[in-house]
Formats: sequence, C-alpha cells, structure tokens
Amino acid sequence: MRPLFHPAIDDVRPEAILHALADPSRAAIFAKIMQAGCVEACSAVSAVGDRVIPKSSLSNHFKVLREAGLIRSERHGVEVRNHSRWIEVEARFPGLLAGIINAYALDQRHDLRAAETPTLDKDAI
Amino acid sequence: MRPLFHPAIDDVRPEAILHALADPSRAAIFAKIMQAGCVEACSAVSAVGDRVIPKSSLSNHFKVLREAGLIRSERHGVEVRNHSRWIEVEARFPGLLAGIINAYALDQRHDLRAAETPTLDKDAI
DNA sequence: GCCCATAGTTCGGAACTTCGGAACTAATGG
DNA sequence: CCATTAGTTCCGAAGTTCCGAACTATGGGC
Repeated sequence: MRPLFHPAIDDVRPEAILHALADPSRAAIFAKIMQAGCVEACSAVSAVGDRVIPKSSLSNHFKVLREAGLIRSERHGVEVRNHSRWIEVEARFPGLLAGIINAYALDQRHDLRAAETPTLDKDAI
Repeated sequence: MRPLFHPAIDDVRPEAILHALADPSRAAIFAKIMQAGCVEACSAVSAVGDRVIPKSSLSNHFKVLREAGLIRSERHGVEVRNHSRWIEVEARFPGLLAGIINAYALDQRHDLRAAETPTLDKDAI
C-alpha cells in the first residue's frame, strides 16, 4: 500500500479545492470531518444523506479531498483517521472554505423550506 | 436559436457554482466580466492568459456560467452581452464568490513569486 | 430582396473522468 | 494461522469535456 500523498500548503490550488467540493457528497464528508472534532474514520461516513456510498467510491472521495489539500489522512492500524487542514487552507485562502460550507448549509435549509410550502414554479427572464 | 436559459436565483445550487468556477479559464472569464463594468461580448474574451480558447469551447464556458446562475446573457443584435449576477448570488450565498475570486487572485500572485525565486521542492508529511 | 461578414451555437468523435463491483492487501484479534 | 475488519486497486461501463467543422441568426451594403 502506497503511502498517502499530501500536497504542501503552497502547492494547494483553488481549482482543486473547488473541484473537490463541487461534489455534494464530498462537501458533506468534509463538513462532517470538520464538525466531528477534525477526526473521522472513513467507514464512519458510509452514507451521505440517505444515499449509501460504495467503499471504492468513498475511498476515491477521500483521495480527492486529500490531494486537494483539504484533509490530512493518517493510518492508525487498520483504519485511517482524517483531519481537516482548515487552519492551513484558511491562512492561504481566507474566507474560501467558510463561504463554501456556508453556501451548502444555506442551500439545505432552503430545500427544507421549499418542501414544506408547495411551490408554483416561476421562470427567470 | 433556442432562447438563453437562466435559473431563478432560488434554483441556483452551490455545486453548480463550484463546478463552474473550478475551471480556471471560466473563473478568469467570470472575474473579467465582473471587473469590466459587468458587460462583455463573448468575443472580447478570445484568450485567457496566453491560451487561445476556440469559439466552441468559449460558447460552452459561457453556457456553464449562465446555467450555474453566475451570469445573465442577453442577445443584442449579433452579439451577446454578459452581466454578472454577483448581487443576487451574494445575497443568497454571502461571501462565496468573494472567497473564490480572492483565492484565484492570491494563487496567481503566489505563482509569480515562485517563478522569481528558484525553489527547492519540499514534501508534506 | 440578396449577399456577405460577423457572432455564436450545435454536432460528433476522440480523450478523459467518474462510478462501482470484484478482487486484493494490511493490520489485528482469537 | 485463520477470520475479520478497513481500505485500496483494478477495470469496464457510463458520462463528461474538448474542439474542429458545419450550421444559424443578425445586420449592413447594394
């Protein structure tokens, strides 16, 4: 098993971060890692929302987050623990992660409200 | 020619915005539209950096930005004018766009510095 | 009206990415 | 040393992106 690769914070690119978090499952995983005291075994995230994510896809999601510079993964025996690199990323790109995580949180609340009130679709322009 | 589709601001999803701006060319186009008094014909962005972008790819980039809810495009005779929807998007997802545009700006300055000082690669962990 | 130029869009195929099941490896406990 | 648990790798199917060529739409000149 190849050792886990982590980019130096100076090699972290905004496009990689956006690409990583443009996937709602990955954004949810990342948000969870941050809340959960910055540590989380991969298997602790077997589902996102109501959707079950297969092992191989999960493994890939963690790889994308890791290589984007968003998380740091360490093998501890048979499992991998993931820490968010929030502080480093925030120092390099202030406000970026907060804006993204907040946007997803707002979007979710919005969806809930919409589900309660049966809506009449209306078009822009 | 099909009329240009614009999502209502309430239908704008964070993942679509991140996906649109995860491409550096698109992020550059969007940044340019914002600076340039919020109006820009497609053809005015024939190149990004030193790279020439073919017409068909450009057309597609504008479509992605439009459908993500980031810009509003209006046909004016033979050309299309693009306005940024910054104000609406900012109201819905405060800080999101500022964080992203700022991150790309910081990254670019960082690259310039790195090019001046010949570096010694160093690995993380 | 008819032709031309300009500005964008659509089509379609090649190259690339993502997804997920099956097979694999690595550490640990009995 | 076998079984179990945790995660990775492989690989084919499905989907996405890129870009050249062909197309459409608008406006101007005659």
